[in-house]
Amino acid sequence: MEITTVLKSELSKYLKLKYDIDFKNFEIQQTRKDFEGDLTVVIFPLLKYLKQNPVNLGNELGTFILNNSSLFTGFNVIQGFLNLTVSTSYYLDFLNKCLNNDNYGFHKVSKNSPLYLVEFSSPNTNKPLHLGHIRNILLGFSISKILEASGKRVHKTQIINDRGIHICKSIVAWLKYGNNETPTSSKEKGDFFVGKYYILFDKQFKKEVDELISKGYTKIEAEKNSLIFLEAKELLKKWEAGEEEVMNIWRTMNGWVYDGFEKTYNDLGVDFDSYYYESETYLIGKEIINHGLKKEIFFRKKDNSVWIDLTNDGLDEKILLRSDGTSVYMTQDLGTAFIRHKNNPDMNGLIYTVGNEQDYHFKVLFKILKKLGFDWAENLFHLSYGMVDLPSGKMKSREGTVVDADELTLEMSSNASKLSSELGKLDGMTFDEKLVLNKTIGLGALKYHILKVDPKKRILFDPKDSIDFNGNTGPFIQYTYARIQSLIVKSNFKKSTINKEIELNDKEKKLLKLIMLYPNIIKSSAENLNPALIANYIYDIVKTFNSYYQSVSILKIEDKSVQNFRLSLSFKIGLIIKSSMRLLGIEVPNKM
RNA sequence: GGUCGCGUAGCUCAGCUGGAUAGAGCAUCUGCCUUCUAAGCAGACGGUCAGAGGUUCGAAUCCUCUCGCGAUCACCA
Repeated sequence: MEITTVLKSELSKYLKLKYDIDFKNFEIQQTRKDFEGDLTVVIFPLLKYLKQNPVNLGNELGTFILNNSSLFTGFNVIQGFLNLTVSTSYYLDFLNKCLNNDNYGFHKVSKNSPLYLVEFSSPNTNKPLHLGHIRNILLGFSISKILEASGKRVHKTQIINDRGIHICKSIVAWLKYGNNETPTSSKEKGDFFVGKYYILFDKQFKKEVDELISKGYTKIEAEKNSLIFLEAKELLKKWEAGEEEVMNIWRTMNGWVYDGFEKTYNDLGVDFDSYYYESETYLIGKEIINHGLKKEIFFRKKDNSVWIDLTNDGLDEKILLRSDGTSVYMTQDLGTAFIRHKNNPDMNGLIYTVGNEQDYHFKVLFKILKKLGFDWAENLFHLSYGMVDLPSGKMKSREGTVVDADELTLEMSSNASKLSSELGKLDGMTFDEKLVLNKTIGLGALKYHILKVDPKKRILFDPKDSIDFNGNTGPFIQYTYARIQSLIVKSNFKKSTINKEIELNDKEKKLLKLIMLYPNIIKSSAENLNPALIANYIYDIVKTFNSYYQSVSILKIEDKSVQNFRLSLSFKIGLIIKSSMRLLGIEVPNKM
């Protein structure tokens, strides 16, 4: 059992016996470094029940604990704080135990574990992924890993926006100007290839609009009457009618985009268990609307559009179906949620990784599903995150102010490569080894940079200031891991039990206390859907370890039991670094 | 205007359900490679936790108001 639990229950027992009060919410924290002791019990909350001097009460409790528990070897009281010293043997026992438990901190996942769906990425199929998607993807993937670590079955999924006018625009442009060109023939990545035609459409569209305006049209009229725009609309109608020829081109072009996305996901080291497509779910959404109309949860306006009135819930009226009967965003999301539950009836939770500009949308979506009477609607969560802004403002693909995902990952690797070779780290490596290492470090820097900040905060990303490799960064953590591995190899370390009582210094105690926290951090990270907790925790460990590592000698030390202890501690920290980084989707190299 | 989020060192960020003197990194300056990897370590400098009230033994943390920034309130997705 955990030491704080033992401490709490001992103290409760004592208070019950002596004063006949039930008190369980002890505030127990790590003792601050300027005071003697390891764990601190805050006495103040007790004063409400016991009108006593906090120092006297602290001394009384301290004496009791010392006499009744072998876990503690000393105490002192300062103001209302009872500082207890934990016995060294407790720390050593703990280290021995967790050395023999490779999955320390991780829960096992079995077929009976609760199932969680995590949705992330969810792109449009008319352009390549950019930095905003990267934050989304990294968050979603990391949360999936963290949920797994906390004992949940996880199913990673996405909803692909594969229908609508934007796809038709790319198709029209390709039909007009493509000359049957394909990504293979032009040697382009599929998503860039299709994105190229999307931009081409936009160019032509603007040109036509300008021409019409010069002929005396207003801007709105011009946009409605542009030939190429009318062609796109016509194509959308044909698509909705299911015309075979259009469907075939649509499928082919989307296929190209998916190939491109797959490559990007691969580069980022992420994957999915299922894909949902709006072209398949929007019809289900319409059925749900009909169902809701029958149950009079929704209502129809004179112009035939369908709405829900949420003003009693502090929200607005929301449109669910246009007057021409076509579906809106909400319609599709209702359908998608429904089909997901149908396909995963045992689902305990569904997490949507979507930017915070859609906070309102999800509030409404969840509310509607609840009103429709779906009991599973209670288990929907919106993992909302802040935008990634550039110094120039918001990223807009049409204006070319985007940081492209592929370019960025490539640039990170090349920066890593430059730095590594300057430092002479690549000497003696084969070409392939260098390639893998540069990618690992470059991606590590990028991923950590994004995941270490609280999801709900927005990130200002300046492409000019390249991402750091020193300080609180992915590479620093990777570097520490690599050093530990090299230490372990050089020492021929083999796990064995530490028997002898050793005097521990402050940093060793701090490290052991940090390790003890590990399971709590994973739990709280999973509960709050926040990878930043893990990132900052592992940085804290690494920082402490580095300082420790450089202040003690390990290999040259004479006393074998002390050496064994220090190696064991280093080894364990290596394992924790590795598993924490895995939870962030970051690889760690054995050498760097 | 309504609603939601954010505001901590020059910059980027930690600070878990209120606890002791608010912590890191970057930048600037000073030391440390004949000792297991210097992408490192030790130290200096840097703060009215946006502001004002309140709650209490105790507030960066909880409540109210004000200011600043952002998002959202579309028959866009």
